[in-house]
Amino acid sequence: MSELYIYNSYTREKEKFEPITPGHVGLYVCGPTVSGESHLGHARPYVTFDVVNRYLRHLGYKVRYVRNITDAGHFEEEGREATDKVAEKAILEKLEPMELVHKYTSLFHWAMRRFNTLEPSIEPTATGHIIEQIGMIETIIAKGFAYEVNGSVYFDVKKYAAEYPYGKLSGRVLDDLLETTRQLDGQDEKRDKADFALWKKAAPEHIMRWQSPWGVGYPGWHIECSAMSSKYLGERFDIHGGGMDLQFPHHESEIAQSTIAHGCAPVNYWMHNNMITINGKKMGKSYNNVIKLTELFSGDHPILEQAYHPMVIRFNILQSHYRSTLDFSNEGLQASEKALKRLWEAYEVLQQLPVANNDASDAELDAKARNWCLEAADFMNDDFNTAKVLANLFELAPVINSIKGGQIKADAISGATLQLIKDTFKTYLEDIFGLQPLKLVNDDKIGAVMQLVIDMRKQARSRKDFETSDKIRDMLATAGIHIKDEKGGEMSYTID
RNA sequence: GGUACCAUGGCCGAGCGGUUAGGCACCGGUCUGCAAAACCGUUUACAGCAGUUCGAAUCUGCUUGGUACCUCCA
Repeated sequence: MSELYIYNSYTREKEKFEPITPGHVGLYVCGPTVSGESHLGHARPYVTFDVVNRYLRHLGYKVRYVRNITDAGHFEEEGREATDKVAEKAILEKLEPMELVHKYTSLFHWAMRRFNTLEPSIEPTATGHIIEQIGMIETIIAKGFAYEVNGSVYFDVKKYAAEYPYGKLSGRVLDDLLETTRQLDGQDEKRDKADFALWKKAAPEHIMRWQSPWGVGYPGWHIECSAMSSKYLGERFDIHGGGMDLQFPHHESEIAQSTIAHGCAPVNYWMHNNMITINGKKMGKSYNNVIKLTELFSGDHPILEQAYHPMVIRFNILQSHYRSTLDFSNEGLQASEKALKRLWEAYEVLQQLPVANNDASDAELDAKARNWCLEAADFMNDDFNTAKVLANLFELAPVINSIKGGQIKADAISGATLQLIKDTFKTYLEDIFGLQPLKLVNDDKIGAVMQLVIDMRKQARSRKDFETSDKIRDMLATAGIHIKDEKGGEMSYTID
């Protein structure tokens, strides 16, 4: 079996994964800012890193997965005013800041459950770690890489860049940044335009505020991830993930802060997922093309032709590689919906196939099938190539269906190979990709009714009363239940 | 303006020098009372122009088009 290679954004190369502590992995992923509803774009990193988390566990690692909740201090500097997004939105919605944060945190968790993502091991909040953040800022000041002005604290990027490779992660040259950074007013406090805030003084009307050695204020955005990741994963940990748009300035700043505070670079492997686009444009508040997850699930949005099941979105994301942009389209999601249904039905058929103790009568097919299964691990080890794994499962689907349908003899592949196929589907579809059937039809009462209806239709057909049998089929179809006539007179059904 | 990245068949999407990726759609066929499903088969590709190579979607250069980051952003 091959070994896991991960594309490291920091070195821009695929590197063999070697954890700091054998058998253990520390994984940190930048979580949402809960000042508003999550949108389609958020689905990508959390699904992507859910699969990373699941795969690492599958490989036998004990994973500590930390994903933060940004619930404070996330300010932007548009024009002169530094504003706190949470505070701003709280005023807008006439809610207490914590009330607002709680609302959107709950909504985020609900969406994550619908996507069938595993819960992180720890989900720390920024407001719960003000003390840690202040402590870290003090250390950075003490080491001479931050300075206080009027109750705010800034990181001295120029001084840092003189000794460390600032900009390496995001491929940036400090001089270029200095020249091209947009001209903003009110930045007089900073010694340099490239400096970023570690702590910001709170204006009197600012509701999110904490006492600090520099007066009343609130923390900068970047410092929370550094403080919380080091607290729970150590000063140096294995994998840090997030969206590509966070590379600069967020992750670049994290590296700088942590390097000074702890004397070492914080992360061994940086992973960045690419963006989801809509009509070729990145989805984002700035573009006014945001589709919220609630809208996606309900279909209630002008761009949407229908509602999309969370599993369809999850599947769609897994059909592309996480480092490619993924363009959203109704056609794409509808194709994914059909594909997922077909694959899952093949999986259900597969589970019904009896495993015998036979040798393969078709050695060539047997070898092919075996190879499709075994390749899956290689594909995952090659920087989590979920798309290729799915392609292989789709290669196996006709084999499975043909064994059931009789186009391929039951003993064409060996019992051992059939068992391998079963294990492969279970492992990848359910355990690693975290997929689920679109509809659970294990309702006993519906099952009993359907058994009755099917019996009646079988009887009608046996006496060639096609009028009745077609009526049953049509009416069920209208209700969203589809009857399939199997070979040999058996019937099965699916529910939309 | 600076810095990256990307251009694959009707649509989506793998692909990292030589082998049919795959999905969806379309078309033909098998099966079926009919239909659906399933199965089999077929058809459309690598933005353009040069170059390297025995061989290029895959490497190099140029051209064109697009996107992202440089400001909050998944």
